[in-house]
Amino acid sequence: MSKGRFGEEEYRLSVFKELGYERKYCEKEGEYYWVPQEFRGECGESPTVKYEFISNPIGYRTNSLEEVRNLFLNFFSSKGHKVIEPYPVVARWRNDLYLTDASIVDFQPYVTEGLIPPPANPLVISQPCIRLLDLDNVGTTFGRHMSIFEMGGHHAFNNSSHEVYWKDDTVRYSYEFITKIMKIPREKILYKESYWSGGGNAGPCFEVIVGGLEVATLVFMRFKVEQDGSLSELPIRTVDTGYGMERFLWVASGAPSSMFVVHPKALKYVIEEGKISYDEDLIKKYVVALSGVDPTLPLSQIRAKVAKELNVEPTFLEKQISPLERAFKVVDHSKSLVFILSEGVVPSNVGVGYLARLLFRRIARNMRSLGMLDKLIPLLSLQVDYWSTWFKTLGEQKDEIIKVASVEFQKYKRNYERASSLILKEIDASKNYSITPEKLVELYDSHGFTPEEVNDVLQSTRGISVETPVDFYKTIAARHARNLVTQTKEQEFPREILSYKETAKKYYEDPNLAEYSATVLGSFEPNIVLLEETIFYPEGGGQPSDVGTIEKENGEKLNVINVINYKNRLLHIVEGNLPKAGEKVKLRVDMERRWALRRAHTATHVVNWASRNVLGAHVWQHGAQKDVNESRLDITHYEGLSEEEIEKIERLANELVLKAVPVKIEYLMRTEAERRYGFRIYQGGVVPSKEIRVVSVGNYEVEACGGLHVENTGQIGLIKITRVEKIQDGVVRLMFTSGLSSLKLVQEDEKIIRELEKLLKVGKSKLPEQSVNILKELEELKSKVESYREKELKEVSTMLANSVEKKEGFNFVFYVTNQYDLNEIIKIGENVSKLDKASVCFIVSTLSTPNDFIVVYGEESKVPSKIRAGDLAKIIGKEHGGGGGGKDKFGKGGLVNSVDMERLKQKVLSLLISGLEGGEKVAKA
RNA sequence: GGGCCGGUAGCUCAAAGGUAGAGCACUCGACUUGCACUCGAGAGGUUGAGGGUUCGAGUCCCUCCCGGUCCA
Repeated sequence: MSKGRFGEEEYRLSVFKELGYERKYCEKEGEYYWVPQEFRGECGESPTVKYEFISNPIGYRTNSLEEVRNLFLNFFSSKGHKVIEPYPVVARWRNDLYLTDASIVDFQPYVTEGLIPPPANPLVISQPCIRLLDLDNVGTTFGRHMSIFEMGGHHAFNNSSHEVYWKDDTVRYSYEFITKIMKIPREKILYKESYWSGGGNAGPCFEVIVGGLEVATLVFMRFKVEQDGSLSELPIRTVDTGYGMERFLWVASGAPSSMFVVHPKALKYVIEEGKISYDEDLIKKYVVALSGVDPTLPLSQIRAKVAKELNVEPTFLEKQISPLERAFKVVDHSKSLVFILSEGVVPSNVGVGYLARLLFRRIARNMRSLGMLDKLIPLLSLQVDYWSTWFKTLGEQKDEIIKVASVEFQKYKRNYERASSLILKEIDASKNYSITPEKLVELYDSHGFTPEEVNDVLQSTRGISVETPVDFYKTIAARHARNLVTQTKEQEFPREILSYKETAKKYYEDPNLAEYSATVLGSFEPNIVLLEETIFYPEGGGQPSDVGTIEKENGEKLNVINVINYKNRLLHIVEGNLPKAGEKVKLRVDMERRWALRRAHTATHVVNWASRNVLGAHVWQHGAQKDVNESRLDITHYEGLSEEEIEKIERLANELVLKAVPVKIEYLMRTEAERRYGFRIYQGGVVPSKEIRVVSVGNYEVEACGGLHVENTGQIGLIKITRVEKIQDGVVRLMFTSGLSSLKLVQEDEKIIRELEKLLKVGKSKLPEQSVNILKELEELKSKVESYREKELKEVSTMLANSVEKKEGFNFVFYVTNQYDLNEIIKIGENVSKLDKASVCFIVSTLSTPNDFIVVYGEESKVPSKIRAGDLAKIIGKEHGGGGGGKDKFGKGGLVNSVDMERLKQKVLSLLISGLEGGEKVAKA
């Protein structure tokens, strides 16, 4: 939301005069208000004015959210508004939002931009909305913020030819609803002038305040925010109102927190199971005092201020309030989570799945802290049961929700264990039993462990407490701030192409059209041909483009190698001399390939349907790519697939093929398509047009899709799933073939099997058994060879140990071999040092270039020069163009230059006996 | 999609650039009526893949793959 302000003229309405309201300026807030003439109090909202309704409900009294919702819907229904059923909370029809965070979102952008008519005008809706932006405030503001709430919206869409209603009626309706229905005295109602902007639109608005609490916002959306920040008039003026159902309920109930009346059952459950106790009187006083404190202050300061005002110890207050806040968070977040999960979201590390995981982890952390982590799944179950009274899909999806949540629970617990042991390892390895702030940041950023959790773990296991650094979350934010959003760059084409008219898409009219005469609109160097109409399907929707030829008037044939849809101008990428504008050309599409792609595309829909039927309703398409040989479909699912599941999907898909059900194509307005088939049609993502092409495979699978399909599923042929892999958390990739590609696959597999039969000299049923036998035999032979080698090494070792040269303090072995490699001479050295504990071995292997050598000192050897084996290796190595190193009694090195072994032996001996004499120095780097 | 952390025996993890190890689990043996326990022995590895630097890479550098996590 950007800062801005409109002049008084936008707010001075005749309705205010009618109602006896006048404009006042509030010094403290620097805002203008409309208040009744008789109003004498201080104008403003919390924190300027404290809540007046705690324990003292204003107007209509109720503890039922359902009742408030019905009062609202019925009132606007009586005023000519059509009641619309709520939309999903996962905004699959938008590509700029994950979640529905306002009722108007349901109608953006197509209705608000005038592209399609609204489902009714005016209309009213109570839309469950999810906002995760100020998740931290949830609970601490005692129910003023919720991550999920119902926004009551009455909307009117006005244009030049049809005026429904605008500002005066909107304010009048709100006044009537609040005074007559909610029975709130008029002197309690304030209208604050404000500026609203969001989603590229803007307009003046009123915030409606009752008893210090904002209960509704009345937005008059009539501007578009341009790139430079200036405003331009929209053709459609939208009345966008949002009445907080839970806030009206709070005022009507006078509860200490709206959470008590919104979540009567869930909160009771959490308070009982979490053994939370609190002083009822104290929390009532607390919330009133709290409403007088600036909410943007750090929580510790807010607590301190409230404690002072209530005249209680801050630590006492903390003990009373903190568990209750956690309980509020838990009930609120769990409601959000079950709503999101009920719409088929799979928790993961990307997209909306991450939001589900975020909520889940917050719930888990708070419940762990309350000592009731094991009640997490029962709580979700309770929430589903409770809310399914009004939101039916919740109940229908209960098994799914619980299954998905249970899998996520396992992942969370696993991660918690992993991170805990990491912390303990870290602290035990640290010098003074402490954790650096940098480490805390890393623990959170890389392992998902908050400082609070680190503290809990260390408290209980090591008795150490860890403070959360003051600017902790700021540091985290800063770490992420520098990550700029990378944008995928669009392909560049000559701008003048846009001055040509859009290409007529003949392939939609008849996908069996193999040849066609078309007129060239223009050619663009080096290889682009633009036609008036075409039968070539362009790449898009995961379907590759057609290929074929364009025959010119002079008979010359150009190969079409790719076709690209550039703002509805279809660009034919060709090889050869470009035709002239106006030329009549003959188009020919490679129909064998086209058929393969059509089969692959319909097969994708069929596999998607089969997967959902086998795995559950949470399965959505997450991406797809069709191809002639092998296609792939990515689906959302919480774990890898078992062999049985894959076989089931395969079987189900092929059964649908065998039914040869017709594939129907129809064009529908998007609201109509959504109404008829639901939001499940958006499998391939958002379709950016008002009219949607809907592809139905019988009554089984219906998707918005621009691709070319077969006429009935029988034409797909065999669907064979070839490979299944988990490509990321929450997404599984299915690779499959269809039609002739399946045949090719089977033929190739058979060929391999026949070859194996020949090689292993058994029939195919015996192949596995025979392979096992061969592997076993190989293993036995390998170990036999190894034991012989071992024996040989021992013999060599014994031989060496028996032929040592006795020196002062040690028995010298110098051995050069071309029989054994590095690992083997190490073993020999080891053996010798065990056989003769006073030995010193120097062994060179000339098997490899450069030659490897080792030095091994026996345990009881006493080298006169006291040179370390590693140092000796280093000197010898360096002297021969290589290097070396090692430890006290073991050294290893390499000889690059050619070596006279006799001289080398003397050199080694001299180093062992007299060390670095004669001015020789080891260059110590 | 981006940042960060990680990938070593079936599992949990070690190894200042220098012989890849420990605990648990496993197999066999001993002691036991049997089980558990205990003791002894054994097996188990292309250190995620590929390239580079180096006499020498689990370790350093690059590319990729996989997992985790935070944020859009």
